Amino acid sequence: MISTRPYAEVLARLRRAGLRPTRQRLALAKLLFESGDRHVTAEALHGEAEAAAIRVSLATVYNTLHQFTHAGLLREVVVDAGRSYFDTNISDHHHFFYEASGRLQDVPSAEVKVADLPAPPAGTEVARVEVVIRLRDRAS
Amino acid sequence: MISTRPYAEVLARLRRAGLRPTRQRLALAKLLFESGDRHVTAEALHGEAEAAAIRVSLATVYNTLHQFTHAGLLREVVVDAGRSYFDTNISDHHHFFYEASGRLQDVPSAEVKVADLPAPPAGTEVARVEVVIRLRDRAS
DNA sequence: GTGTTTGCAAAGTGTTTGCAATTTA
DNA sequence: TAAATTGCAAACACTTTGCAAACAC
Repeated sequence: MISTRPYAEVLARLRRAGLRPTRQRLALAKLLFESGDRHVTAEALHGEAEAAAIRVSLATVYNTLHQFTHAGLLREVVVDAGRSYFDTNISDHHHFFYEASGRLQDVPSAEVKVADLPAPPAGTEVARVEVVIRLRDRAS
Repeated sequence: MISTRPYAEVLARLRRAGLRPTRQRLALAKLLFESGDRHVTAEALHGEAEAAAIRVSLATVYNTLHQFTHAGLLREVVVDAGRSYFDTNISDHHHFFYEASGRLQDVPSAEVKVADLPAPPAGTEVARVEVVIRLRDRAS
């Protein structure tokens, strides 16, 4: 019964979000949420699913990622034009972006101090402040 | 001769960047650099050129934007998956991003204090730190 | 059963590329 | 004239959509 608990957790998570726990959603949720903080693209997640012998179409992976994002289970991170990253860490934090490899890494918000933000223009409010630290390979 | 000076400036700018001042590059450079800080997409700039009766293909607009970026005349800003913005302000600064309209607005770096950055991982160096303040319309 | 979800394939975006024709120096 | 640049159209990568079949409750 060791595997029952995580399964139940993932299931409850979907139920709470009002999403039917279909075979595909459960499988993708397990891939996403059962191994620490992750940053995935739709293609990459689809690849993982295939490797795990889970039959899901790429279209469903896209749909699912967006549903999870709207439900607050994921956060979309924009660092690369033409590629969407989804982050399983939905708490307040920032990112290292390795330009060479396209990899993304969390930076706890405690490790960056952002202060003196200008007030949002009239009629708007701050949805989020994103800090991306772009890294390149060091010229040796 | 009033229009000679800006023309000469734009010309010199291209020459300095090692880019032949072709009709298309001159026209695009004038659109970009002769009216304060701007944030454009390729499509938008192409539209402006058309409106100004300048014959340029969209492919050339893309090529030119990238050449200008490599030459250090522009900076590419990533805020929206699937759309590239180019910023004529190449000094150190950050951005407001109006999610509703897709508009981008400069925030002088003096108005944001970013401190306590974690050290870049071994073998890498910081290429740039980008702060994007995402704005949504305020729920009234 | 009924409404939701899935998968496929087609359509859509925004961007890049190959190459002949044109332009610049 | 030689080399760089342009425009076109085709190719691309990634994402979304329409709709019939499959599934969850």
